Amino acid sequence: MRDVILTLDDLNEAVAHFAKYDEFVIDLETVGDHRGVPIANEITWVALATYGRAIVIPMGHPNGDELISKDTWRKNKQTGEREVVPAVWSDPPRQLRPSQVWKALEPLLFSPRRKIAHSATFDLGSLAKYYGGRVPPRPFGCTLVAGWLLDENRLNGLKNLVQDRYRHKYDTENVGKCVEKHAFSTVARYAYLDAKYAWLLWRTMSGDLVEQNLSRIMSLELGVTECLLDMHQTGAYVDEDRLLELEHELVIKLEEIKTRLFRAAGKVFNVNSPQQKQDVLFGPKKTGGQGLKPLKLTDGGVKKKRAKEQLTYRDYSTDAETLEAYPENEVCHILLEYAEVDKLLSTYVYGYLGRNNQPRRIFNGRIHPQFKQTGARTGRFSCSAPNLQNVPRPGTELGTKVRSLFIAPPGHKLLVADWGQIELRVLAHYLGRGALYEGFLAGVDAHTATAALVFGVAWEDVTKEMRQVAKGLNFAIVYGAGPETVASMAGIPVSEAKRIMEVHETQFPEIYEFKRSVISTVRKRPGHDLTTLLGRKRRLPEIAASQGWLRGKGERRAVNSLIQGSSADLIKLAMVRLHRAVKAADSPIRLSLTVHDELVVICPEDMVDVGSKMLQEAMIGEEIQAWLKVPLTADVVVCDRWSDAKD
DNA sequence: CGCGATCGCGCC
DNA sequence: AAAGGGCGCGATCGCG
Repeated sequence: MRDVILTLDDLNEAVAHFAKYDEFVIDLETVGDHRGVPIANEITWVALATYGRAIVIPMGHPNGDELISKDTWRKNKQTGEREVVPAVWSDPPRQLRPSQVWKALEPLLFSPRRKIAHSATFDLGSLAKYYGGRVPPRPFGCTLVAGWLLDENRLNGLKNLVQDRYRHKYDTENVGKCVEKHAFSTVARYAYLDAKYAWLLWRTMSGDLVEQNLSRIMSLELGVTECLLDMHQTGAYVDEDRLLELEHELVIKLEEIKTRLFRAAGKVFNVNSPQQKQDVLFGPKKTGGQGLKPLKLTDGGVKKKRAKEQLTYRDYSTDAETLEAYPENEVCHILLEYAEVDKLLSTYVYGYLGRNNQPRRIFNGRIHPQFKQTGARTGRFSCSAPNLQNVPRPGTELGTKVRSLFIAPPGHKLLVADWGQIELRVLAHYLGRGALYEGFLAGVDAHTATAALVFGVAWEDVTKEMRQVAKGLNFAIVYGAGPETVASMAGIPVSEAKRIMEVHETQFPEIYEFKRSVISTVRKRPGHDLTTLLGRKRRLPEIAASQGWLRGKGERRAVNSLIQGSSADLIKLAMVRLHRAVKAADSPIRLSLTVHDELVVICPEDMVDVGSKMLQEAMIGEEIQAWLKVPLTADVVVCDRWSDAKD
């Protein structure tokens, strides 16, 4: 019996052992520019673990165990640039070919056995490309998700969990980050321990989840895992022709803006450097600066002030809010123009195309973002490589152009659905009484209803401005913002914001009672934790801190986490429901994106009616509505480009 | 050179 | 009296 599998006989013998059990761990080592991206990475090691056995299967590791010469640098005589001369290793042992390994593992991977990984979305998603895009079927297990549900505040990396639970540090060299730079035996031991420990963790965490009443939310999350695996394969379609046109347009625009900027400033400087911007804006006129008064401290500046250190203009912000305070200053005006174009060009256009030596994010006309179900402590998804949860909205012309890059493939439409005011509805559900709650029951617009009460006018006399102020107010409640934030959001004086907030408190007393009650409940709980609608926990030890500012943060987080976290629960449930319905109907519609309260679906043109119904049913059907005392609404828009789905 | 901190900003 | 909650990413800059 061997742990390191180098022959077909050994592999078949090992597979026979694994086939005796109904669950196993799988862990992969990946290489290549896209090693972190399941759709595009390359697997060079597979490790498996189950009852009584763990194995590693190398299938293309380049190194033996003897390091003959290390990495060195040399100067290229022609270009003068430094080049790396890669390390030389002894030959590795003869390994199985990937095709042999994938064939032998297929009966395990595509069986109803439970496949467990430390990030099932990553490992199982990475396998799909070797099986024609087929993702292994449920059931799954995931020690990352389990660890995160058990404690969202700790580092839930495999190494951290093993160190915490077993006091064993087996990866001081960070082997997994770059396996191809390590000796064969080093990687073999590393991969073996990864799989072995993931197995041990799964066994113990499963019990912990039951004990801590987290089994139900874990089941939901494993449904999410299943859904995310298919979403990653689907991705989002991009109009690459338009993307290249937009790149051209923005590059030219940026050059033109820079020319004007340097002429207005009277000098050339690095526009992306906050330091140089401070010199230009706040420096005295005699040294060629604009001599403007700094207004707002940076975060670093606030820290220095708190520490009672000496402040200079280097501690003041050059952000958009500051620049907008000087509308008549030409330099400020042009800097604002520059910022918008530069942001869109570098983050979105260059980001997707992989300019400046970054990895390209488009594969066969599609972007495959990684939605991370453990990405946010509240329970929300985060999204990366690239982040498609912060694509500009169709507010400005350029913003519209960026969002319009996301399209339906030929013969298809996008179905874009979002919930109306989900967070306020969750809040109203928890209140169970009062104007907000009654308003939602009566089907009136929440911001308008708030404005009517705060300004003491009839519902039909609420102006746009009043509604805007009320909207800011409602955000402030959920986020725990102060009068200054409300004032700047609504474009009114701080004194006015204070007055309005006081009126708000008299008109909506139950909201303030609810907030106080959430905070005091969390503070009294031994774990300083709260539980969301569907049973997710958030632990907030800082709510008992001695420093006032930290305690305040904990209090705002408590209120926000209950609302944001419950909304996250609901969209996860909606996604699982949609995924389940699609599978049951063997429907060709595919979930593409999830953006907190919005789902984007790809649907064949001739099925948009049934597709829209399925989507709507997934988001506001009985099983969802049963969780809330107030009704939910979901709008579905059928369109060709994401930008066409405006509110 | 790589890394982390900082600033700034896109979204809900 | 005063307090924005949650993310990811690009560019710069200082450090080892």
